[in-house]
Amino acid sequence: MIANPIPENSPHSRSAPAGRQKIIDALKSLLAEKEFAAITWTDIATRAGVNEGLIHKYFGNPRNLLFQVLKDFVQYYWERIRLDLGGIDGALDKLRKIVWNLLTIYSSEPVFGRILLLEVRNLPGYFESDTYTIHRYWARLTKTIIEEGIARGEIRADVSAFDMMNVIYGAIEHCCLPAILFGRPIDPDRLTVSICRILFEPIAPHTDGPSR
Amino acid sequence: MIANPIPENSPHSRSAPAGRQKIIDALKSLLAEKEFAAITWTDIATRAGVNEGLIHKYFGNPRNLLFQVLKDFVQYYWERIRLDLGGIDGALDKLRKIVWNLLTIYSSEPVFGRILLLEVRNLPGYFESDTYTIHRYWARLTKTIIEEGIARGEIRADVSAFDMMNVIYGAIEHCCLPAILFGRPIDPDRLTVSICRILFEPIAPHTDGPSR
Amino acid sequence: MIANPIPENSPHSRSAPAGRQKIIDALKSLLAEKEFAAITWTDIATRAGVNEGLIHKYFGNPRNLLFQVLKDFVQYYWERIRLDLGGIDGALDKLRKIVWNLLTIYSSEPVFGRILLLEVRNLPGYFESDTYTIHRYWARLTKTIIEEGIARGEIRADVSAFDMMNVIYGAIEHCCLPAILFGRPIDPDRLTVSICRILFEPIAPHTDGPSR
Amino acid sequence: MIANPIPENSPHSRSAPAGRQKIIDALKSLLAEKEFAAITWTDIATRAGVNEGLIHKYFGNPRNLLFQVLKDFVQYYWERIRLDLGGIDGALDKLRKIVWNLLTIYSSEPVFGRILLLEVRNLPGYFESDTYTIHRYWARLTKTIIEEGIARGEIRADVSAFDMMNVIYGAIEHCCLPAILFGRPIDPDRLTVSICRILFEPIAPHTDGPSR
DNA sequence: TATGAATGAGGTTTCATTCAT
DNA sequence: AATGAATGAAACCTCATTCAT
Repeated sequence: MIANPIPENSPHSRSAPAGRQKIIDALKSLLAEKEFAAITWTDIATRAGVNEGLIHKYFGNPRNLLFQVLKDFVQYYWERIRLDLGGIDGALDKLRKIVWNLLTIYSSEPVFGRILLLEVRNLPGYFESDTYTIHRYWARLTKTIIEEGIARGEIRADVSAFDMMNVIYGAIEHCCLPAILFGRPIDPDRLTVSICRILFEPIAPHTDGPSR
Repeated sequence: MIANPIPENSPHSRSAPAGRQKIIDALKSLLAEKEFAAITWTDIATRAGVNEGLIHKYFGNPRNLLFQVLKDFVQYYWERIRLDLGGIDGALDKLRKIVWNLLTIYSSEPVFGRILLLEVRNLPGYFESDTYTIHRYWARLTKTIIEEGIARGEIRADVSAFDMMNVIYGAIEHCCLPAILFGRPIDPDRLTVSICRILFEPIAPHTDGPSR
Repeated sequence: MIANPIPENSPHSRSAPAGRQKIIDALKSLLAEKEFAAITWTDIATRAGVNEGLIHKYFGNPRNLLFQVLKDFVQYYWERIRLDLGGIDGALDKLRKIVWNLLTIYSSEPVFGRILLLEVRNLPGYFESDTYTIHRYWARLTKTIIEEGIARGEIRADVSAFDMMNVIYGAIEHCCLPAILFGRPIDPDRLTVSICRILFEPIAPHTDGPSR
Repeated sequence: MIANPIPENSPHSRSAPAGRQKIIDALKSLLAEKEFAAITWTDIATRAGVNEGLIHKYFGNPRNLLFQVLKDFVQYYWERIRLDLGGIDGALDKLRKIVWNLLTIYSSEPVFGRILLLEVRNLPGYFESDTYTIHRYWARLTKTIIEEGIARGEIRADVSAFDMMNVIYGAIEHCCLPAILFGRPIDPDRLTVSICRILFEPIAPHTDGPSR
């Protein structure tokens, strides 16, 4: 029996069992040191100063624990980005904002970056997890913005919104991954300009003027 | 241009012992069925009809075996792409050719695609493996082509060749990954057009004409 | 005759705490779904909507809980059978009535049948439990009936009452067990006739007439 | 991967791995001391002087090990009984022989008796095991003998062969079980006479003579 | 070159049980 | 009377690895 599946931060969750939070913190702390696949029940329990059985009780297994941690993380940023898009009008400007936001996240949270870009996709059950659901909302929102841009004549109509969304996320991820892997810093401002120039402006020089 | 990085290893690979090849084939066959992380020595030995100790003798551990298999695969296609670029002149046309080639590989070899895009990057030692070395040559070749394009005025000078290389690979990979994961087919011809339009042409409609 | 062996236990069982009864009901409900050995404290507590510690408090362990449930069950039917034998005179008719009663019980309560015929006999402590005590009274009653039958000349004197009692119960149980295990229905009326014919009448055909 | 599933005593089984036999012997020895359900991997491995992994390799788990041991046991006696029936002509005499044989087995092998009559029927997978298959052959043979007896006029035609078979086995088992459980000796000769008198002869006294 | 046999070691999982509130 | 939180302990199971032949 696993307690509290997706408790959705119940309003008065009576301070949430101490052990539960200790376990979550222990995992976060361990993830900064080694890859998830190498983390054992014993590692987590020891770090949390808690019995292994408690992990089972609250999360069933470390995978679910990870999914829970990731969900909290991703959900938080998803909200932030949605708010951040308010008041921006042009589709390209919105996309630019998304690019900058994601680069900033990966820049300031390289550990989560490594897990999200690399490790979690291998885990059985990921594509049924809440984390992936939120990821899909992200993708869908992006695609919608592109489609609106096309509808409003800001983006040429012969572009596939789906492909463009993939290109954008691929660009972001592939620009961050090596930096994350090798511990190099990411400069979100510079990278945003660079990526958007490549994606949004004509590649050829000497046109009479850039597209914006 | 860049020379073939990894020397054809085994000088006497003609006399390759039967068991060694059987082990390699067994791994390939197993990879089509389940992810590498879930494959055990016993699995491989059983499938190969060989004793487990033999894997240990020849490869030390299954990771090295995988790296060997991947190296053979990647090296083969690396050669093919290098040959394929011969006679193409424009930088953009070369890049387009690379995009098409990679899409075609992922389309026809989804199993290897899954491993290269997803699984192998998690394995300890990957970034010291021959496979990654070849991967880096690939990236460097691409970057060189971009730089040549800039030098020859085909690509605007305010673009970072490094970033552009990452954007291209990110685009390719992110367009293929979902298809590979969920077993959907990839249409290399269509995708090449779509990706290159997004990357190489102005995003805005109504310009007097596309850049090429 | 034989007196009711087990006194109605709880003097104040009217004020039986709610949790206690919920636990009992939970076990009954679970037994319909899986074998006793596979039922855990957590299962019971969850089903009862009660804390695990409460089982411990009331019953010490699930075995005692099971014994309690079985005792209630067995005691109820024991009373019914005793009443049912009233007014029947011949020993063979009494035995026939017992056979029919037991077949009827197993037919209508296959879950308890499974537990009594199969599972409970494996449990440590069963042969010291009230349930087994009642079972022995049952056996003793049966043996007494047979002995009376012998004394009254209804049953031949060279038959061991003890063995005959065992044969009767063995016959009943072995006829029911496969049905219970494989979920087939039991026809008490037909089976009573069949079993009693085999046990009470001569096996050979063509005798001048059946024995009664 | 479990080695050697039902190896059917391969002709030149190269002396069968020492460890395998040690494991089998260890289980047999332990079964004399406690019930199967209480025997752990560690118990068996320790007693056998062998690593626990070896149990997994050869049998998968202790249940399969038990089924293997039981199968060998049951198969041996099944063969003996089949041979023993040779040359006996009358159906009732054949049945009497079966009764005596089974009683003798339970008498001389009370440990196996306890397991076969009590424990094994609870184990998941038993009804798919080889042991149960052999058990069914036994039952079928018995039923066939009864049917032949009916066809040849030795057994009255209004008797259900299926029920009679069940009555016979029930009688045997229920006469042995208490003795096995409480460690009392079984007298096969006396019990055979007693059971067959009850089953085959008229229950009422004063008939002109027993049925045979 | 290749195998069968065997092992050490540790991860994973499940439970019954306790205790403060 | 009842609960939530937590634990200790052990069973189960799997693997990589070794070694004599």
